[in-house]
Amino acid sequence: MATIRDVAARARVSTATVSAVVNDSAYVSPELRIRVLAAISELNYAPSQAARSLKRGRSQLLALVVADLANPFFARLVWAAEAAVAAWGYSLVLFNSDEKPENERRILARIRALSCDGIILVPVDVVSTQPQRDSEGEAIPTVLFGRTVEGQNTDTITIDNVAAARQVTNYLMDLGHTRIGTITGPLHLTTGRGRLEGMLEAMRARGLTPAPNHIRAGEFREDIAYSVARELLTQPEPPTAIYVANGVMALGVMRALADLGLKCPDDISIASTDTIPGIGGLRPRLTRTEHPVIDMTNEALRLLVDRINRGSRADARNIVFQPSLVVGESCAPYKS
Amino acid sequence: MATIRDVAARARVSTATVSAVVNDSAYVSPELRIRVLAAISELNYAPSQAARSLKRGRSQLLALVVADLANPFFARLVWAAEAAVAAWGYSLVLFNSDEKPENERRILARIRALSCDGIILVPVDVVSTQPQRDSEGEAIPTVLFGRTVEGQNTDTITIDNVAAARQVTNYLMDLGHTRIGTITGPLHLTTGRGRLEGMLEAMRARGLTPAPNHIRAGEFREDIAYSVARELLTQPEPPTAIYVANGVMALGVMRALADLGLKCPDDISIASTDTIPGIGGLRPRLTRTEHPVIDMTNEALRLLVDRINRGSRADARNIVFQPSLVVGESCAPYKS
DNA sequence: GAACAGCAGCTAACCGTTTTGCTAGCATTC
DNA sequence: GAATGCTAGCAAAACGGTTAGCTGCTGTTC
Repeated sequence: MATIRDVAARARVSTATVSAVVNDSAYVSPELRIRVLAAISELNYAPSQAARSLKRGRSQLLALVVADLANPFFARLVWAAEAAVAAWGYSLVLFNSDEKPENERRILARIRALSCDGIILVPVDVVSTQPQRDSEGEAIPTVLFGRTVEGQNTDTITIDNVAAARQVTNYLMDLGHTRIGTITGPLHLTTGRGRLEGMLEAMRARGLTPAPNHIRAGEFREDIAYSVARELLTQPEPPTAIYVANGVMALGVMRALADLGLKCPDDISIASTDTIPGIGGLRPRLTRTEHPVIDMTNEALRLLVDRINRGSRADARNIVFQPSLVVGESCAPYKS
Repeated sequence: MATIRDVAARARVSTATVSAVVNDSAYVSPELRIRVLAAISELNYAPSQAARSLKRGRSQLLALVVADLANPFFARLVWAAEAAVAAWGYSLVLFNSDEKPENERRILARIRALSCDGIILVPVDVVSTQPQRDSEGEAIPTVLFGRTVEGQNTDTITIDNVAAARQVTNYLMDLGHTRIGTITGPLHLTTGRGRLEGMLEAMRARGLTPAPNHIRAGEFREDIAYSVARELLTQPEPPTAIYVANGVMALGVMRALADLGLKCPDDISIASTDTIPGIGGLRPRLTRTEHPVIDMTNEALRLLVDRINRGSRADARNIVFQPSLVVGESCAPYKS
């Protein structure tokens, strides 16, 4: 397509003037402006982003690295992020680390090569929090999303996992349940660890302790939660209520119940932190916490764009969002 | 970060030699190669993608434009596409047109400015099929996904919508249903139109016609399908089976049933074309067609990369995938 | 009316690669 | 030993923008 030189020639001005018109970066007389704009539209000119990036050192690209694209929670994040990124005038480059540290490393190298202006990262690995350096040795502005890792000095957007688990557990205890089991996420993740801690803390506060074999790891995956739930419910003294650490796993648990012929909430109460969009239509409605993904995403972008524009001088900001408990019909009072 | 000049200086060679090593594009003696590689790793050098794009005219970026990111079908496409794009050595730039032609136009302009090497497009608008010209006036290689539009001359990947609807409808009729209703998608889309046609065709083949007020438009949206289903089922002579045109709407219909106190499949049979991943865990399992999104995505990328490398000489290829019927428990034989 | 300030618009250097000649050194051939 | 052929490696010219710095015109001031 046409270059800035073609436009300049056709409008009988210099390339500097065309650039000034395109970027509105200097005064141009109305007469010349009109000639330039006419030439632009006649030649169907659009500035080359590659040339711009090279000269400006900014690419107008923001990277989003999610840990598991197949998880509806992150799918929702992608949806919200695409809109927010576009609203700020950037384009979104999407990556999926699939919970694998080696993928994450490869992706971060790629992001650096693309000279993305900023990164929203759902971290898998501690390594990833070492800030990524750009072509001038500056750290690429990064916001960690949803999870954090030890000793980072980066902006973070998280949910209060401990509080979420506490709310759900308290709700189950308020219904009279004492034999509560849980299917947790991976404990090397802050989301997994925090949610387990919150549950244990809430029970401890009422003098309760879950049986060791009522605490199971579910990897945040539907299929694993399914088989773990089957095990959990077929043992001699099964729990009367299960707290499930995320929405995808809750779906797996529901499937296990159906296959075991158990009725929810009559035979067992189920509640979770986090949910799946669209699941709202199915019965019984799940009692769960809702996490404000859209607000969290918008805030992440505000932080990121702010850091891009202001430089990375400011101290890291850690913003914690509060979940809200939504009561469905998946829990019933304890009956002995 | 370090530039190719820094590397060249440190290895005491020219930039051309460094480039030759990095791209493996010319013979370099083992001795120099070692010096260059050492310098690269000492300086932690990575070539600037911006400079490369500018010089080569290729950006290693592929654009994916989906019509509705909130729809799980497209979320799945995004997931599959990210993996496939990475496997081919590209990065994925994601856009959501949100079913709005004006968004689509803005996005395509942006894609051109970014000089993306190829586009996978779920088209909303007829306009979008006019091929997008790149900086040399060449059409940017494009594959239309899922939907087509009149008179295009582009590669397409689609599902056989008519066959999908026919299969589902025949299944319902085989169970003895004759009063079959449907909730369709938007009829300006080939997916919406094709599925309605397939249903009508199948019924016509057995001498049946649906009552006009049993054919309703649901916009492929959960909430609309919910209210349309309520209307459909509360009229004097409701259908005994409903064919729903996609998975999201099927969820809305199920929600309507629950709220109306109707039992599926005892009171009414439900079946759909297309489904939602993860819904498999819920009861009753939906009778529906499954669409091979992953295969379709991989094929789309094969086509796209092929066209990028070979140039756009070849004729447009239109590949149609076949859906498969998966029988759940959401349909029962007709009882008068 | 000379000196000068202000400013619209231009020229040209630069961003970091790739790639096209070209050079120089060596081996081969008669 | 001169002519020739080969080829490893180099210098320099793009690619298409942005922008610092300059030019030359107009208008103001004493």
